[in-house]
Order: sequence, then structure tokens, then C-alpha cells
Amino acid sequence: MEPENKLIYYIKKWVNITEEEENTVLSAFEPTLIKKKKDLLVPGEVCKYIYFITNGCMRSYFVDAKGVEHIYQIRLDNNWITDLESFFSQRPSKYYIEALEDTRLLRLSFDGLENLYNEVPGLERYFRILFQKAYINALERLNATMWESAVERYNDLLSEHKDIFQRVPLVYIASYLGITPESLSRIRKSK
Amino acid sequence: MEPENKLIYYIKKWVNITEEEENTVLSAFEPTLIKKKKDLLVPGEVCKYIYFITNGCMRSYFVDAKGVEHIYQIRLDNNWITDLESFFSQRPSKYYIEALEDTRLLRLSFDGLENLYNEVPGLERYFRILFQKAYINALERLNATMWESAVERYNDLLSEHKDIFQRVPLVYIASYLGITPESLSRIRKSK
DNA sequence: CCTATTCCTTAACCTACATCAAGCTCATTT
DNA sequence: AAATGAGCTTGATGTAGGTTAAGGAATAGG
Repeated sequence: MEPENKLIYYIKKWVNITEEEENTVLSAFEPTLIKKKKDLLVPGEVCKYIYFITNGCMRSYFVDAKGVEHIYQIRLDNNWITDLESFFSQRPSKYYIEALEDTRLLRLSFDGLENLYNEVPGLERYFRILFQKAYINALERLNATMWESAVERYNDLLSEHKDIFQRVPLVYIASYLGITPESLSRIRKSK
Repeated sequence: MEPENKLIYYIKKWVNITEEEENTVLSAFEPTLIKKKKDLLVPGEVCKYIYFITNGCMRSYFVDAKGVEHIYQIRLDNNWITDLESFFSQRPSKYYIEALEDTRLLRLSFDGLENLYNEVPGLERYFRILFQKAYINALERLNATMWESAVERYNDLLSEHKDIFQRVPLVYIASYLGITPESLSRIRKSK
């Protein structure tokens, strides 16, 4: 399937839009390519775009006062990535968004999205559903982080996103799980 | 301000709706009252409504395999509460939603909301924005839980939601912060 | 007004995971 | 082919916060 059609395919999973609207949507997006280890966003910059990953892998993270990186999102193909806080407010971001592989994206600007909401009402519904699911997900992860052990969280991730382990270095997965690489290594050893 | 108008007031903070639409919205909601310590939802039940708290205080929590309660939401006046996962999927819930005070709510059924989305397009936008903000918030809380100490999380809550400390028993606040009541007590002592 | 809960605190001890430090294995660069 | 560094593991030691157990203060109910 062509990358553009993948986007439409995922939108149509949740809302109905006409063929004409499909074209309006597609023409609002701009294909982009980013090389491994390059940043889409760095702290202090305003996040100008929302990105749909058609092929590849991205992470977002912040660096704390001691200089330690903390990863809070890892996203593979057919997922959205952005700093929603900065994008939505159009104020400077606190986060990095970085490619973990050479990655192909479709990007949409803040104004572009606002226009689309008006031109294609179905898209407002699509994003309402998307954010709703993302929110449910974040709460689940929050509960797991608060109340489950590192081992349980590791097992959950393994059973739900095995693909991440094939494509992302363990240091990053450890950070995403909220533990040190050493702890992750010991967890894996004990299997 | 009348409870009904408070709801409209909060909606109009984010979207424009006509006076006629206001009435359509209001008439879709049903005022409810719930006594302290009573449940709006228990595990196994489908969450049939989304609730707007006009006056009072609610918590949502789950009980783990060992019988321990874990609170993941505490909501005061002028906030929404529901089990979004169950409400959205209309499948059985894993959570309790319980009143911490005698509480006045406006409730809206799943079908009622679906109708409103179609009759009042602005409402789709309102909920898109609401979920978007809720998602950003949940990610912030996730980061804090993973990477900040209990003391920092306590201070954050104190500076952002001091009102909670006046109205909610510390046992519940401890659980919401992801710590034991004993730890919370020690943190407070050291001030 | 007395009793029973609910709520909160304190102290002694324990444990999951972090930190620090070292070394090993590949892949990449020169 | 040697040198570099990214990615991962292992072991020794440290610590934030949990667990267990007890008691006191405040509130509610009979």
C-alpha cells in the first residue's frame, strides 16, 4: 500500500469521509524524510507539525536537570507523533523528538490541521476518537507504572509490542519502562 | 451560577455554540444526585454515562488481586468523570467510581452523546479539545510518576490542587500520588 | 454521652530497584 | 587490521519507599 493510502486507511477505520474529502486531507499533508539520529524537534522550539509515521521509528524524550534522558514515547509505523502540548498551544516545547531509524513521515502544520477540521468535519471526529484512545492508553500506562512491578511492565510490553524489541535498543526500552538498562538486563536474564 | 449554566460556561470557553444549540445540549443531560460513599459504577458493570460534576467530589479506583485499592482519579466541581474505556466501548468496566461527598452531577448517556455530536458539531470539537488536554495531562502525570520522587509529586499536587487537601482524606491522596499513607505522613512531617 | 469507626502518625525493619564500576561483544570508522 | 564506541551484562553496594505493627485523635452513630 502507498504511504498516503495508509493514512486514509487508518482514518477510515474510524470515520467515513468522501473521496473528495480524502483528496483534501491528502493534499494538506507534506511527505518528509528524516535520517536516523536526527531530531524533528528540540527543546525551546515550537512544535509546528503533527506527524504520521508511514515507515520507521521515532522516540520522544526529555532531559532532566542532571542531564539524564527520559523517554516517554516510542512510536513505530502507522502511528502519530508530535509534542501535543507545544503543538496545541504553539509554545516552546520541553521535548526532543528523534528518529531511531531512517523514517518516512507525513507532516501537517497547525494551521493546516485547523483548516482541515473546518473543511472535513469527519476529521474532527477522527482526532476526537484518536485523543480519546490515547488518553485511555496513557491512564493504563500510568496505572501500570504506579502499581505494577518492573517485571510485570516488561511482560506487558513484550506481549503487546514485541516488534519494539526487534527494532529499538534495550537502553531506550528500559527508559520507556521507567527503569535502568541494568535492571532491564537482569529482568531478561531471569527468563 | 446555576449548575446547568456552569456546564455551558465551560463548553463556551472552548467552542462557540448558538443559543438554540445550548438548549439542545442542556436537554440531553439529566441532573443526578449521589450520596457520599455511594458508587456510580462498580466493576463488571458497563459505564452507561459520562458525568459532569457541578458540585462535590468523586474518585475512581480499582482493586488489585491482593484487595488493595488504587486511586487513579480524584475530581472536584466542574470536571468530567467517567470510565472512558468502558463508556466508549460499552463493555464491562474494571473500575469503581465513588462519591467522596454528597455530589450533584449532570449525566449524559452514550447514545445521548452520539446524538449530540451529530446535532451540535461544536460539541465534537469541545470533546476533541477536552480529550486532547486530558491526554497531555495524563502524559505529564506519567512522566512525574516515572521520574520524580514522592516528595516532588506531593509538592506539585500541593501547588496545583491545594483544594484537594482540604476536601479529600490523606489516604486517598496518598494512593493518587502512588505512595502509601505512611509515606505521605512522613513527607508531610518533614515540612 | 459513650462507643466504634475512620483517619492519621510513628517506629523498626525490609525489598525492589538504582547507582557505581568494570568488562565483554559487535559493528563501524580510520 | 587496529581502534573506537555503541549496546549489553554482571557484581557489589546504597536508598526511597514499602510493610508490619501499634497507638492516638477526631468524628459519627446509637
